[in-house]
Amino acid sequence: MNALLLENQVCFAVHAASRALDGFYRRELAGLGLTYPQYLVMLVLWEREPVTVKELGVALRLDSGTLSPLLKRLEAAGLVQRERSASDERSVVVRLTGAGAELRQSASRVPEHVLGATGLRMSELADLQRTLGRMTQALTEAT
Amino acid sequence: MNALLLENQVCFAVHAASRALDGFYRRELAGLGLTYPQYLVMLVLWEREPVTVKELGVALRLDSGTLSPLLKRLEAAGLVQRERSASDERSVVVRLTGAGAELRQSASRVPEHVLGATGLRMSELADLQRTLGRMTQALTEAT
DNA sequence: TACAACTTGATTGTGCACAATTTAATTGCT
DNA sequence: AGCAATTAAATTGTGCACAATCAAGTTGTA
Repeated sequence: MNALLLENQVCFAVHAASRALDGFYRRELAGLGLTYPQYLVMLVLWEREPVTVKELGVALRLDSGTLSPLLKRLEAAGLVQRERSASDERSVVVRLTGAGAELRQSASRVPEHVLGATGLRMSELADLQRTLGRMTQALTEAT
Repeated sequence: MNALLLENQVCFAVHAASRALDGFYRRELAGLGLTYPQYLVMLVLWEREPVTVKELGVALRLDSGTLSPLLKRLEAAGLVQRERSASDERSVVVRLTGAGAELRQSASRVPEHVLGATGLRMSELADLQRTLGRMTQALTEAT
């Protein structure tokens, strides 16, 4: 009984936290014209580029049903460029445009803002990340 | 540097955990014909009923743009019934149908399955819940 | 009482997420 | 070499989430 209530509270807490985070990023990134998932894609690109859609999917654990339209929107916004790989015509390679690369500067303040807005200490954040990581792993492997 | 990387890791961890949880619930609830958000609504109804759309929104922190179509789907599935309140015609009251009430039995095993699948100890879950709750609160209040 | 302000819910539009299917290209096997 | 199996993306369909807007009902107040 206690356990069952707790289950619902924990699951709801994860769900609610995810939405609250999403909402904060929405306000934070509005000026850049990015959504949170788009920001995640840009983070990967700012780190290593070019990158295939497949690689983006592995890094962010998203499939092409999510990435294809998202990348189309980033392309329409002039931030990335897509082209089929010359060496393997099945793959699509994603590159930053000049504007996409420049956006990195404007985005550089975002992490500290978010970090501050969580109201958590560094040690708590590290703990949180570790626990959530284990849970995600376990849930993914569970039948 | 370290902090900024941690920000992205923590935020991604929350996001990924939420999706992993959602995926597990999807498999777990498929037999009942419910999605996770629909299950949350049913939990509220199984606990106290009837309930207005407004009250559901406060409990789950969802607005009518999300709840209206969701409740329509639950109604189409024959699990709930909606009608305008007699005392205040602005409100819509949601009730369980017989089938909706009976579904509670079939759903009673879900919490323990999920709890087991997280792979976390009770104390860790309690911790997790507390930390996420504080973070959600802080993010909601942040500008 | 009459009207303005507010409340409740529905609608519209945008975007994320995922399952299932489709198409095209590549690889492996005989 | 030729064909089956595999792989990469895109597409289609369903559902959640939220912002913005709208319609209808209620409340407060002049």
